[in-house]
Amino acid sequence: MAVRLKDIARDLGVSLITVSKALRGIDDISEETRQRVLKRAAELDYRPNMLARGLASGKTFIAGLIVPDLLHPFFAEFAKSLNGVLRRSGYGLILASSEEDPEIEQQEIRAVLGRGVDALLIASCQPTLHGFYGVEDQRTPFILIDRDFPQLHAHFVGTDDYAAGLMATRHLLSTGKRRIAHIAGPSFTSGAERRRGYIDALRERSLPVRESAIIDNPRVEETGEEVGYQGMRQLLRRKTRPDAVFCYNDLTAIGAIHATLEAGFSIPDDIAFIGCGNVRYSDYLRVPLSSIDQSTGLLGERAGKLTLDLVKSRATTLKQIRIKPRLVIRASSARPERASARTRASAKP
Amino acid sequence: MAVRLKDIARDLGVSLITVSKALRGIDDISEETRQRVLKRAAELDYRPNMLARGLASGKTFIAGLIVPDLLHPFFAEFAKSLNGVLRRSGYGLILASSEEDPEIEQQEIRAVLGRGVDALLIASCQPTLHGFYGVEDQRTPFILIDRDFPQLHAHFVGTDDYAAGLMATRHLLSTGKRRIAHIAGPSFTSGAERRRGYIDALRERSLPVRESAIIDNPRVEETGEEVGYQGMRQLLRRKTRPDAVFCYNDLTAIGAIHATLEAGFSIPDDIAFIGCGNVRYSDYLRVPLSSIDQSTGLLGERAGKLTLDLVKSRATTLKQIRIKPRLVIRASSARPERASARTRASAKP
DNA sequence: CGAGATCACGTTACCGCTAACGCAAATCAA
DNA sequence: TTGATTTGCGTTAGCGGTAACGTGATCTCG
Repeated sequence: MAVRLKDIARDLGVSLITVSKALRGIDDISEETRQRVLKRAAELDYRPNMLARGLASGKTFIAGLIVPDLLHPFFAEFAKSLNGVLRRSGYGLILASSEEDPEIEQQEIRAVLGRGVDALLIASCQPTLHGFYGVEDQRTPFILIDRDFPQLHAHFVGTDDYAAGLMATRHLLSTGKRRIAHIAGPSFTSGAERRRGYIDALRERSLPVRESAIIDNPRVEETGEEVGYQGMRQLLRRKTRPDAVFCYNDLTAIGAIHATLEAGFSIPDDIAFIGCGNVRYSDYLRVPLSSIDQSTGLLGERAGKLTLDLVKSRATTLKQIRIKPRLVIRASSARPERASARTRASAKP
Repeated sequence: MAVRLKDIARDLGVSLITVSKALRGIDDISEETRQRVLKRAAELDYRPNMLARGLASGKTFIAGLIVPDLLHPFFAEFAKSLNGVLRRSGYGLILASSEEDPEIEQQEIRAVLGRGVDALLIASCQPTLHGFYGVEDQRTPFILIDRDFPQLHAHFVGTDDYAAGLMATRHLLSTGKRRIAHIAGPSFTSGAERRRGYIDALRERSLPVRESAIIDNPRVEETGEEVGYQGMRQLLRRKTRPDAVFCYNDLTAIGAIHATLEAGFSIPDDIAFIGCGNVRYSDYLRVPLSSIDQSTGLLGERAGKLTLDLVKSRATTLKQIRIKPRLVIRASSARPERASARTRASAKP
């Protein structure tokens, strides 16, 4: 059996509670006693039983994170970064993947709450608000990640997707393109906001916003490449071909580029592309892909800090954190000579 | 406050323990009572408090997974797959990333064990066995993932890396290449075994194994591209240039290919490449990358099943699961016309 | 018909830890 | 000196479950 407080107490001839206090650094114990306790605890390699501690104190020092897909680099990087912040404060992370299935997500939310996490972070794939029954009335603080549900009045940490859409489209416009299409994402806020940014960027220039230039896709995350490929084939069949495409994410863009090259067009001269997410390999693709960087690591850090704030104090004010994205220009939207000046940071908010 | 067994018991006028038994399906309760309990539990949306259950029963229904890097597609996919298997059996997964730092790994092992996981899965980055102090003597069953420590006599689930090295090198040989170099991985078993496979494949053909044709790298995981890039530049400076390179993993290969194209060589005619891992984007790279697929999803499933076996019964027999890898040929090692027959599965053991 | 078996449910004692007091001795103020 | 405060440690009572036994009633069967 593992070492318990009781064992240390017996060895030292003090009471169990004294040991507990000494180890937790409660200012109620003489320095000498504390040192004796610490010494003995180290000798015995004492590890507090977090279950017991959690049960007694009502805090588990665990946060829960539910993501739609761990394989998606965005969520993987987010989880990694979040984990780092939490670890440094002694917090653990319990992770669940909903596989983009609202049902599974519900299950996982129940399961994770049952495990008594101190806070819950959810990148939800619920199509409607309805699915949040059971989280709202809970006392466990929760934070929405990446996909917001404005009606929910919940804490939120994510990308400024409207800015991303605006930025991407403005960039394509700045290269002289005018017939800009959009392969859109799912109807979560992330997809909707990027789309809104796209539309507003066109309006700024008084360019027509054609519904036929927007390809809608309910589910993009899992099969982005295929969706991009099929979407692009549709666009190429239109009488007026686009001369640039803003894709919801990088995977979609990769698929779209594939379809474009297959059809014999040149990139970026005939058609330029920009994605979103700035995946690790963007530089090494057949056509290095321009993209909008979401500063995912920073997102994870911010979410971690907010989590710690929430569990420590009852910070009731609603936090809505939206990180400004960054434009990264590569060959898919710029002629080689221009692409040499690779990265251009946007102004900070 | 959340609903407790006590609340249900009070409502129904039975004792707490009756409710507990009814919910756990213990065959000691009349069907009628059980139904009443189930009904009321559903109405109140009862969720068992896993902390209390864990404390009382000694089982937490949580497994711990410690990986060096969540961002690495291999570990992300493994975690995803493992999580799926565990979820279907009501098990949770607590995740920790060691950031490839043995110290952090140690901390995390302690932390995760303190949380009372029923089993621990570790893809370790310990350079020596020494770091496992504290895991071995523990009663918690543990499984090594991907990187084996043969001296430890622990359960292991991973790729057959020797076969991977053999397969990759044989493939390059089969395309007529003879001066085959190797950009090797870290000195864990995964790296060492792939290297051994490489060497044996050359020996089979009685080809010389030159130390100068092997580039060693202590830490490849995080900065694979850079390591591959620098390693390849070294190789290109040698008097006898290689005509093919087997890279420890895909990221390394991507970097190496970059260096090669930059130096003005053509792929695969001047120099062919093969990586290992078969990352998602391999098809869409500047030069589509031949690779060894590790069937990561399958690995996760196997690890999940082994975990469940271990926590359920005291399966004492040592399990060593090594999944046979699969060769995937793309343009980096084959002329376009041959590359059309894209995927070729290896013989099953 | 009575003794053991079976059924359906209850009591008790923890699991390891913490919150919230309790309390004696030492220190301090007046 | 004396009451009030501080210091340092201990007691008690759970947290929400589960394990391991009770226990009283009904059933079974020679």
